[in-house]
Amino acid sequence: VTPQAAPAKEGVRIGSAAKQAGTTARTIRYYEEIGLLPSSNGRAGGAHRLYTEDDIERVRELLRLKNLLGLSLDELKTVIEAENAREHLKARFLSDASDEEKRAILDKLLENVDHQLALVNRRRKDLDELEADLTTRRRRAMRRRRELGDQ
Amino acid sequence: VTPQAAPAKEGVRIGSAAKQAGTTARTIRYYEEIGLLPSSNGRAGGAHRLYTEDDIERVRELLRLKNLLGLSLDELKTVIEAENAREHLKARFLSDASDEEKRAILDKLLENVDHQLALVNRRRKDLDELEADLTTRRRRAMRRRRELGDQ
DNA sequence: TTGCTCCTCACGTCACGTGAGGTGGC
DNA sequence: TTGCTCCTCACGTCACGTGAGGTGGC
Repeated sequence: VTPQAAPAKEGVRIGSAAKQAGTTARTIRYYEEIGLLPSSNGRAGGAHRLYTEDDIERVRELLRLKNLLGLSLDELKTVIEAENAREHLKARFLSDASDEEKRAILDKLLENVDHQLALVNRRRKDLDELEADLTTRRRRAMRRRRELGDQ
Repeated sequence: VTPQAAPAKEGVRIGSAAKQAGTTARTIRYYEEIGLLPSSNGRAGGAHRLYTEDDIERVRELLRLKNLLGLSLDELKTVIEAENAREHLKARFLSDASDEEKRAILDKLLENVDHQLALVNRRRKDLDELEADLTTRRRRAMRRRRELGDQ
């Protein structure tokens, strides 16, 4: 970053961000409205929103948890808190924090990840059951189909 | 069934049915309203709805597909059509149908089951990715946690 | 300058939740 | 007869979809 570099507006606009995250602009605006996503960095009223790769990754993550685990947007807010803690650690904002604080953050983060892993395993079990039932049905239909002969 | 047996009203009421299916009475009424479930057998206006074990199983199946595969109620109507065909076969209502008709029904049923299986596999793949990511995060947090020492 | 995408209301929709007021069956 | 559950409206809510009318940036 050279000294004369202007405070370049970084990031893509909402349409591109939405497409990359696999959703719509309206959804991103709505998530911002209810506080699930931060209001785009110091944006003036009426100005265009800009999103970095990290922002987009965050939207993807939210959608994944919502769709795969069936979490409500309200439940996702809890997840977001843990994500925020993770960002803090990652950016070393807390490198001057006490070990006790770091431990507390890591413990909360671990608790959250473990909770999500438990949900994942439950879902997988349910999916396994569904697949077993479908496979049984398929086998039966195939047998009956064969008894009728070809075409 | 003895001759003097009254035309006993069979089945449980909506509250019990909903609990057994893992949902609410309102949901069952709503599904009936939009035509996802048949209007309870010749029910007079204002009378109580009654549900058999088969009815309840059907509700469970709908909820499972909706929640696990993320299908809309509109998409579930397509599934229901195939389910209806299955019921016809099961009850042998079509034992006097031509082989051609039977083949057509079975083929449609197989197509539907295969479609659902494809969705199941896609979901499982997505779940696997999510789990991998969560596990990686967990490992990293655990390592950092250890570096800080106990308690 | 012309398109295109963006902006903010604001009403519509899907899948129910939640009373309000009344009726039915063990 | 007393509870309890059921009934039908009908309005509320969550998570967006969908224009309506206007402004901004390559």
